[in-house]
Amino acid sequence: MKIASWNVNSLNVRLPHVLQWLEKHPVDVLALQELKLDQDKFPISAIEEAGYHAVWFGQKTYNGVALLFKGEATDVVTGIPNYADEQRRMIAATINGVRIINVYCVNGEAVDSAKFAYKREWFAALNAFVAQEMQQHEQVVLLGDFNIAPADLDVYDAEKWQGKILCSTDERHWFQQLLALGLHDSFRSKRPEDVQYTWWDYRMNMFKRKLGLRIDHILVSTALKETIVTVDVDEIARSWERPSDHAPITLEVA
DNA sequence: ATGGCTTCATAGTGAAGA
Repeated sequence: MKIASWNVNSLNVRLPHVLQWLEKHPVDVLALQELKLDQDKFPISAIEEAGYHAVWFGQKTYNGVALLFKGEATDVVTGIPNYADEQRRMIAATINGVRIINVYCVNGEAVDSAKFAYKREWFAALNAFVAQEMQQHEQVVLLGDFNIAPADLDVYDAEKWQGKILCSTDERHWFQQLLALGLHDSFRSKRPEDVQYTWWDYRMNMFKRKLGLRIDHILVSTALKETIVTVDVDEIARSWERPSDHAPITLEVA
């Protein structure tokens, strides 16, 4: 089974990219973040023509998440339960017996900002939800854009980013708290030493200069960790014309 | 450089992303 995640930074702009990518990478599940389109504007026809079903939680201008899949999705949850959130950042479903939780985590802007307080509160709510899900499901995948680089190895210039948004001690602690629920960073557990980024700033030719951050992740429960075959970031999609600033990441489990 | 680039939005000395 292949499960992928991609922050597309507007599905309106990136639909051709998504369709082209799926043609080359016919994964079983593709989790999308930052749709930036309203619930009734989701391009379901084009996605069905490509051979996929979908569930989505869309929002005008910002946020928005979706799951594209070949099988069947049950027990769909949109938005973190018991957490009032104006921003649509989470969709979960059970697909092929695997509980898939797709998240577009809060950016946070700067560590002293009001948005950082929202990020803190949002991660606490996510943690409580995932803890519940872990009790009900053996095979759990928590994936998406976490907006956290877990370690200095995941940052092109750790000294410059030290304590900054995406790299602060608080954020890394929230990431560890998710792992403490019994999840594993699939990329890092499979490739402990590799320098591999998933996001490169549009500005200053950061992609061409190979200067990025690893902030998109696929976390898996212990039962799934044992069956990991590969974890790959597709930098080719980042090199396409008018690309998203994030690259897709794909997990294959036996 | 509180920058850069890209998106969506509006027509802003823009807002937000990461």
